[in-house]
Amino acid sequence: MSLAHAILGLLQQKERTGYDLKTDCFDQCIAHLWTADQAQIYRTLDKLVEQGLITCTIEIQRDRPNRKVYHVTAAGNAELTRWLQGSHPLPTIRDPLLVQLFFADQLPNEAVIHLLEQQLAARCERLAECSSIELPALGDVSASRQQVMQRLALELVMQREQTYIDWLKTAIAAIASPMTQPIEQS
Amino acid sequence: MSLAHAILGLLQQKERTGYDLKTDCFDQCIAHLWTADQAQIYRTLDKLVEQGLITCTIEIQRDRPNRKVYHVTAAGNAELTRWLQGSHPLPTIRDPLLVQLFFADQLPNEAVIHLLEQQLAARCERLAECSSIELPALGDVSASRQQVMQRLALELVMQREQTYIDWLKTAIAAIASPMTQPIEQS
DNA sequence: TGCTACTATATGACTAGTCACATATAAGAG
DNA sequence: CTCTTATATGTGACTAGTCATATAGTAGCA
Repeated sequence: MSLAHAILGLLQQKERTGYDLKTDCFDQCIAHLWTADQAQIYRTLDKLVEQGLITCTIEIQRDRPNRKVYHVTAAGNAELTRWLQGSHPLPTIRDPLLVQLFFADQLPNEAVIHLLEQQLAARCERLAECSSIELPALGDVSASRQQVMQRLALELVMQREQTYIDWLKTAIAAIASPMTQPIEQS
Repeated sequence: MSLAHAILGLLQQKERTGYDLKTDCFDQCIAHLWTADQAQIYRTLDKLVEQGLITCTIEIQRDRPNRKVYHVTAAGNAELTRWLQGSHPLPTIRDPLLVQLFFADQLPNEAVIHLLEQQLAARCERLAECSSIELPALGDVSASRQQVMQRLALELVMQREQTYIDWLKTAIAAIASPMTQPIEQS
């Protein structure tokens, strides 16, 4: 399970609470690689403690709710290293838009194009979000090894969106072309 | 839920059994857009019957198990048309490889490159599978409207793989480059 | 005779992820 | 004085999807 290992990786960087993980990591940098629900984070932390891969110290705070700070154990470190080197099944992408398109021949052109243009806007927005993430460029000599890795990951996410955007444009053109008109009842 | 609507679309093309859906559709043409487990197909069919979107006639066979043949109802048709025009949330991609890469700075270069090359092989294989699907090319004048739509969908899936492959090659080059060496203890 | 494969449907148990809600305290805005 | 926001953890109920297994008849193979 990748979420558990992502959490292990993040806790290895630095001890954190469930709240930290959510707000500093899964809502920020990792968001484009792996989104995670708050409920799932807390439940995964419980599971990792059960498995002995992390431990937890309770930090009592006067003015705020107590924090449960999690640390990776030696077993956790070993497990992460093992997982990082293993190979994992390719994720399956299930894109409703492609299902829509697959059955779209019964829709009028305007409806199909409307769908594609909506998607185009959404994808452009996503790409813009990714672009706004600050990380040294690939050729940057001052970049740390970690930054290079993170940059590479971000680069794929962005190229993925770019490919989608390019495809949407050609799809819109293809459908608008006279060859793809629905059969007319003359 | 897209699976239900994909099934509606397939049943609209032609009446089918659960078995047909699995072996003729979800294991064939749609496989690259939407994979579905046999158990899930049967359960979704039950749900669609409950909702009155499809009906079922039992076909008694002497030499083989009886077939439950499903047909789309008027309500089902209406629901499909409605769904095809609506907009749906962008699917979230959760790719273990990107999580691995994100935390890969603690691995030696050879290990990271090994991961990427494995992935490269897997992605090339997938692309080859997609290429082997027979469907008229985009410019083909003899293609039906339905075939154009299906071709477009396939085209995105293939371009997605191609993007991944290109990215993997640049990632491998970037990591192998002297700038990305792990810090040496001299 | 036993093994495998094909056709066909179905269920139980599970994992992963989502949504809504509950609890509790403090700070700041209006 | 109430409303919202931030900090912080937790639970219940749900959807979607996966895996294994059961049932049951036919057919072909060795």
